[in-house]
Amino acid sequence: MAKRTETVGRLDDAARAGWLYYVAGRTQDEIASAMGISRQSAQRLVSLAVAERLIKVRLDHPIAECLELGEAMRSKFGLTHVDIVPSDPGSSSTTIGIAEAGAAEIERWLKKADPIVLAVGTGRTLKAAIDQLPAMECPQHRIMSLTGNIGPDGSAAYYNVIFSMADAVKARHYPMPLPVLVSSSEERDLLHRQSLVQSTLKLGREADVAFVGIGELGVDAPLCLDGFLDPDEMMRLMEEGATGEICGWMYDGDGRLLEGSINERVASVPLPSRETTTVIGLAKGKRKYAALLAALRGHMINGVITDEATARYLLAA
Amino acid sequence: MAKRTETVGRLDDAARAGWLYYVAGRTQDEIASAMGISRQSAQRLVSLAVAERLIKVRLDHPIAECLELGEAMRSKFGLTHVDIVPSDPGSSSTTIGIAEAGAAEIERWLKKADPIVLAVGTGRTLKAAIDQLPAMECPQHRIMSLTGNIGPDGSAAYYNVIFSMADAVKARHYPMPLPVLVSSSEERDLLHRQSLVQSTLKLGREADVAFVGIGELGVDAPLCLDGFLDPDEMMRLMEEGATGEICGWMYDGDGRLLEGSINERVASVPLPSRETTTVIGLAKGKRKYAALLAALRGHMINGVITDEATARYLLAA
DNA sequence: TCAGTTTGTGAGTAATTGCCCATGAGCGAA
DNA sequence: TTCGCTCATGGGCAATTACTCACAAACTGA
Repeated sequence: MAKRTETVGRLDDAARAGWLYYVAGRTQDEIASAMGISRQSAQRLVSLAVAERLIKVRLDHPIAECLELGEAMRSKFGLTHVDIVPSDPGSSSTTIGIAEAGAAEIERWLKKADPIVLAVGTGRTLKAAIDQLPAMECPQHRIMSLTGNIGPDGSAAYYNVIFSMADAVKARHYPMPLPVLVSSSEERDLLHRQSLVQSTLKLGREADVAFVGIGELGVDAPLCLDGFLDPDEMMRLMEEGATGEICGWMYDGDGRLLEGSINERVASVPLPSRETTTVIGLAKGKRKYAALLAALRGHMINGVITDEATARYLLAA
Repeated sequence: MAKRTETVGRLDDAARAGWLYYVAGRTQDEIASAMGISRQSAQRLVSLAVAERLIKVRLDHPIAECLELGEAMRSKFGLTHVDIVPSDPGSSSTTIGIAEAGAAEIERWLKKADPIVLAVGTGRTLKAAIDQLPAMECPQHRIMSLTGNIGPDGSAAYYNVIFSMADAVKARHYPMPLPVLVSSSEERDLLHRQSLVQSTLKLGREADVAFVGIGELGVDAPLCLDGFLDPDEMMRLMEEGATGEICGWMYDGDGRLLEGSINERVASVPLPSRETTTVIGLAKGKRKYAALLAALRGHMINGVITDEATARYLLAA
């Protein structure tokens, strides 16, 4: 307990130091003497505040180029929502930028006064976005997971998107106590008949907005790395034309769901209708190009958050 | 024209550099080579982005102490809205912190989907807050000025709060084409009978929220510095018990409007009812202590944005 | 209680950033 | 055209910040 109190006190100090540094614009030396600590400690508190995401930075300027690319994307693919962030040529991160932009968009939806149903998929990109969310109280909304959050080994949670979200956002949460892939369509149907799952499935059809990651395929794709699919099966699917995956649902190069056995074993909630729901895909980077392009062509998503370089590729394709 | 295009391009570059620096976390050296400019130019772009307020920093952590003080303020003075920001002991600025917090609160109101009427007073503090607002489009709202924006010399605008706001926020604006103080109550009544002023007065009664500065009195008070009152008159008023001023309305140490001639010459819109409107006062610092305390005691305001040190004083009083 | 581990601290140092200055390009007026 | 003005540029240097290391305090699990 003492430990916990201390930790909170420390974060409090970090927040105070971060405030003095970023908002009040003081130097770390000044902060140190104001707070009665050494310069080094002040520096640590400031960087702790950044590391703990106490300090949020946002850019309030419509970069002309990003707007243009966004407009072009909107008309080419018939999108409802587009957000293009600047590219960072030197970075290999697949989430930087779109995580922040995704969080900002999620926040915008959650700030609405009228109750909404917000659906989330899973994956590294979405997790990174959720991690950027500030603490919020939104008892009026409901948040549901489109995909199961049980790992292939049956144990831990697989990219714990919905639970991370529950930490940050106080609202009713509806997880999916299932794996992404099960062994047969019969097993899936059995699991889906559970009343708990039934209500989540129903909620999925009512979603106002959904945020999903775009999964690329390949032997080093998330589904393989996380052990849901073995490399052999992955290769077979790719030979059958599989190009990408959203919430586990496999689709081909034209964004049509694969008609093989694989999708019958996907235990996720069906993607909400793009007629009634804004389904926003988050993805950037070369490895996602093909999967994202196919998803856009097939209108599996009607919103996208990506970066300049990816947008250029998609427009040229 | 070429100049203007160039300026826009420069801001665009500044935004990009600022993004790379603050969001992507690159060094200015890296930004320089990525953008093909010298390190110094990169530094200039980053600081330009800050100077032009393209970069917004916010602190997302409830500092325990500020929350406690806020709760105590709320119950002691029966307030609807309280926001306490950390104090910066070394700074003499009377706006730092509360300007940012005020802007955030104004933004929250303006983000509402349902149409509201937002009223603003005037003064240095409020101006600093408005300057922190991002560009917004809110055609559903109406924004009105509670005080005249004509200087005592009849010419330029006096702390151009409503016009600065119009620059940032696209909504219908209703200024008050009057001075704060006129020479007699007859003149005021005459001016108030103009139809333009009439509609603004009416709007004032409908305001959902009002943001006002708290004016202290004294020979170096804003009203004197800006030439509305000469020092002699100010001294006389203070002898009569005047303690503070909101939108020009003078009140005594218990927060009751002065019954002398002075308030009959104030051409401002009457303060909206605290029964139906959230009237938020922004002020901090020793010089404002007495005026703020009186305003709170008399329930002239039912919301406050201030800093820790001021809150401590108010609670101890 | 005690060894092992984690966590915070201060010192020193390398890296990064902020600022001043001299220079030169661009532009409008004479 | 030329002068004068403004403003962006890059260099250099001082200030500021980030990182590494060694050590001490607190905590954990026998």
